[in-house]
Amino acid sequence: MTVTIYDVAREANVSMATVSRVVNGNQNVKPATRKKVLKVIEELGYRPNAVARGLASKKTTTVGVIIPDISNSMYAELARGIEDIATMYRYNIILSNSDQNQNKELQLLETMLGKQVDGIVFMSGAITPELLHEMERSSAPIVLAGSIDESSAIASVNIDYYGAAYEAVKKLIDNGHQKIAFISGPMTSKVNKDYKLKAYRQALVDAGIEFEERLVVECNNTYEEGMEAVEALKPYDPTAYFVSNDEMSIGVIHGLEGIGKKIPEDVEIISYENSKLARMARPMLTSIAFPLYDIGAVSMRLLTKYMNKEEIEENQVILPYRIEERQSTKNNA
Amino acid sequence: MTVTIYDVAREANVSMATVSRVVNGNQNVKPATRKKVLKVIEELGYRPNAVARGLASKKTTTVGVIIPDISNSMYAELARGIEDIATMYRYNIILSNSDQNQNKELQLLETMLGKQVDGIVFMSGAITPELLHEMERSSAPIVLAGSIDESSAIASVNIDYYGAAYEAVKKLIDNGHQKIAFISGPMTSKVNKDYKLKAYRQALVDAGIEFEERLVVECNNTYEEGMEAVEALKPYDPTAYFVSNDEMSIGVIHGLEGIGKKIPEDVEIISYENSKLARMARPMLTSIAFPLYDIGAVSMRLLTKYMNKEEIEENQVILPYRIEERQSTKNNA
DNA sequence: TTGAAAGCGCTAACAT
DNA sequence: ATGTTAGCGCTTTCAA
Repeated sequence: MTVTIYDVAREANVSMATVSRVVNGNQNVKPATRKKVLKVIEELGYRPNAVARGLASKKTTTVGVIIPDISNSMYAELARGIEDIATMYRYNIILSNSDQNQNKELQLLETMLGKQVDGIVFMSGAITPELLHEMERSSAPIVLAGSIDESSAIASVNIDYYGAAYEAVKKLIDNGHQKIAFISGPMTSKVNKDYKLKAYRQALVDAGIEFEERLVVECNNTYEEGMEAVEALKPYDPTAYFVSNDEMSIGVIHGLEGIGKKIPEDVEIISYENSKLARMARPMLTSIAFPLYDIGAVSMRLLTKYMNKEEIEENQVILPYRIEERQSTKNNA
Repeated sequence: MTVTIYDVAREANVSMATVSRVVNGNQNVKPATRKKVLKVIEELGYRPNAVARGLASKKTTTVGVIIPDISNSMYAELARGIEDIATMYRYNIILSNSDQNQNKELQLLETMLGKQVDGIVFMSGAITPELLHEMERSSAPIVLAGSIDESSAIASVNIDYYGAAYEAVKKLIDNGHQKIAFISGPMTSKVNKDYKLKAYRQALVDAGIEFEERLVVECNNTYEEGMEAVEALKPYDPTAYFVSNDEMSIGVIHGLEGIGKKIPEDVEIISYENSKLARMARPMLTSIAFPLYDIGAVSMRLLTKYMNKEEIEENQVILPYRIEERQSTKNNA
């Protein structure tokens, strides 16, 4: 029923090996032979079976991608970066959502390795010792995208989360604020707990401002909780907010409007992410640009190097960030 | 190096067939044998090779998903719906972005079929005859998600785009408007050109209102073009807007604010999509709920039926829509 | 430049 | 309940 390489060989009066050579662009084929084979391939509508090829060659030209949730715009952006570079290098992607659930993550790794992916791009808020253990045993190379493994055992690409957060908070301090709230995403995420929070705290300390636990609100990254955080903080009357992502920042803006605060006159906000939401907010958000697309793209590019067994100079890559100044902060020229 | 079924068989003193049986949960294995085999599998760290399995069984338990752009929240939502159901039925997903480019779409179909996917979920604004032709020849079942093929040759799941648009425009008319603008997405998309636009037009005609070409603005679905559309329409001073998606609607809101219009007092807006953006807008958007997640989920569910060769009652499924009333329209109780 | 033949790791009859 | 044996469709030595 389906046309195989054998059918083509027979029709073209050559061996399977020759057909295989022309299909794979091997140069050791006489032009005339190549032409003849190509013609038969066309006539028969032959399409190479990638599964058989994968079994014989031990390469599937597909990579696994494990991310928390594709319906979240941050991860979707990351995925697009990964996919674009994957396509460029002729890989396909098996995409799965983990919801940051460690068991799912473990099981997904297992499944993908079983499917013989040539490599894996992995993203998660917390790379547990268990995950790390599995990754180290993996036969396929793995790169962590926007995820931190402090042991540096696994390759990764990130930005300087600490530095970015420190700079944001410092800027708020420099603008004269003393009561700066930090609206954080889940502390189960290492970036929030060990980088942003610590940078926030250190920036305050360095400026001689006392760290107040109550000015830190842990949220689930949603608009609604951003609004609620403002409500919760009302008694302490912060005059500036450092917020973990754009969606929550919009919640903060609306919460602030609800209690009659003007932005940036009464309250300044610095967000983190700089998605297109930052431009769609009113006032538009000053935001730390977190280059998700680039992180995805660079991760995938790095993975291709591992898959090709190229020499890697540095397995921990740090991409630059910048602060995009807009209307939610006073811009002192 | 890698552990194969043969290694397990040898260690457990059984045949490969028996190992295969326990791995695949076949009941024809004596419990004691099963236990012994499982133990060896554990010891050796055996992991079945899905590629070999795929070659032998002609099933890969992976399905292809071709969508325009995963970084667009609408398609991301769709993808999540697909993935959730796929996971439920133990399928993995190969995800690719087509950017609605027909050549890419064709090539992606080819690649996925080559990879022997068990089925495909496809989304695109325009199912061209060429695409249709390829799909009909496909050995793997295909279902169109949120995409229209009027020949009904390929299974699909959609909503009643025409009815939804008609209802939205009718509502605006009922609220007393005569000059209703239609901010459309690209007319290259059949839904826009042949459903929303025609419904808009018919609703006007049915109400005895003249259709004016100039009140229709074709945009690329972005916030920026939504804003610009308002600018372009300023000379004609429309008092109501029917807008093709939430992001553009927010652009329209901001454009309207820019020219001093109050919403909904001066101008009413009905959007289309009802993503979380609709709740994040100020005023919050009245929007036609376009259930992307559900469309994805139902498409995938339908696909599983085809893959199982189950009897399908109806290959064209239409999901319900509804209008979510919020603050961008006057709500007459 | 081309062909022959041995796998790749598994499933699925078929036998026993 | 278990084993034997063909493949599945291709790549890849090795020879010629």
